[in-house]
Amino acid sequence: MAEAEAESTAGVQPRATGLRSTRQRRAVLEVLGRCPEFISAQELHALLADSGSTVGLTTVYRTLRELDRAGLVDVVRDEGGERLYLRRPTDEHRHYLICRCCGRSRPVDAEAVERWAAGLAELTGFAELEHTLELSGVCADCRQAEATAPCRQAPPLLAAESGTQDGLG
Amino acid sequence: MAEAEAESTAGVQPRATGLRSTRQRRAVLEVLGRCPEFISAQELHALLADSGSTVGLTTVYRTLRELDRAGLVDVVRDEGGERLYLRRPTDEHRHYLICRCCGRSRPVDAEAVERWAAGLAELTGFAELEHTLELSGVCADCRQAEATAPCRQAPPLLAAESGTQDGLG
DNA sequence: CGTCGACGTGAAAACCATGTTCATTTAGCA
DNA sequence: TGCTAAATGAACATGGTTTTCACGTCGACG
Ligand SMILES: [Mn+2]
Ligand SMILES: [Mn+2]
Ligand SMILES: [Zn+2]
Ligand SMILES: [Zn+2]
Repeated sequence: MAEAEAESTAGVQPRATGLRSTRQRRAVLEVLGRCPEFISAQELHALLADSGSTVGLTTVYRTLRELDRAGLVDVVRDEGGERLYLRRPTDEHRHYLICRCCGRSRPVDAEAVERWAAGLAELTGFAELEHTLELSGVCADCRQAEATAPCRQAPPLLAAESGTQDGLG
Repeated sequence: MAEAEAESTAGVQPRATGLRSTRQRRAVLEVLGRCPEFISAQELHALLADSGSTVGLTTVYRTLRELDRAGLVDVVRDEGGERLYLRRPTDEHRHYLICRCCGRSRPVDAEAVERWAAGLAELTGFAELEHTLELSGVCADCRQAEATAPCRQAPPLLAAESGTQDGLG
């Protein structure tokens, strides 16, 4: 099941991050790229194991931290404070509305909030303003299902094969 | 040094929370009420020890959780995910802008964001919408001091004696 | 192609905030 | 004053994340 690592380092160099291209990082990035919703480091570690790649949990944590620093993933914290990651398609700052039930997420247009936050700087005298904005709710699908079971929709898992843009190099 | 618990249960019953009035809870509430900025459970535990009260760390955690449920404190999470608490003066939903340097906070008027968030429900089909909005920056004071030391302003600690409104009963 | 040093890896252990257990104490009410 | 449900806290458990450190490997340079 050890997937052919044939593609070597072809076309690898989109956003130079200063990170070496290792088997583990390629695997993390590949699996993460197929993940349609936010997942935790541990879930990702399990997915990697399923997919045949052997990557230590330590490395998964480290890699996700690097990807965060490099701006290649979006990070949110669930209610328990656990960090969840999603491969970021664009390099824009984004916010998400996440279903507390099934975990499905959708980006929201928070331009209004961004402008409001920007205005806060002058208004308060604070500099280097940062903000976190996390939105959650119960999606329409889950609301229906909720009548029956107490909300345990199977979260989606992996999607089809992705491109070769991996962000390393 | 064991402060005279003279005031007994005088004037205790502002917002009925269903919580019993114990020595420990009174102490937590009293010290927390004198805390001008967000603090962690552990910091509060230390402050309690300093002030002569003996309250178990477990009880501090439990009490803060109850106070949160009862709406008597505001809670934020710092960058490490640690929960920080602040005695809430009013019972309104609030957001804060906190200095990453000294920890000083100020409530901000986020009405615009509240309205925007409310509109999201119809727009997305999600129900039971919740949001967290946390703002941080570097306050004017710290910005000045930053030129010298690498930002380690002494965070303020306890303030003077507070009133007798403790929220128990 | 080889060499080599900086960077990356991972098993084990440490960390650390927070929760749970359970025997003991206590608040509040009749 | 007694009674009982609630509260307390020391010890222990939990779980996500980081640190350690011995070993592997990426990739630049010759
Ligand atoms: Mn934003
Ligand atoms: Mn709000
Ligand atoms: Zn859902
Ligand atoms: Zn400051």
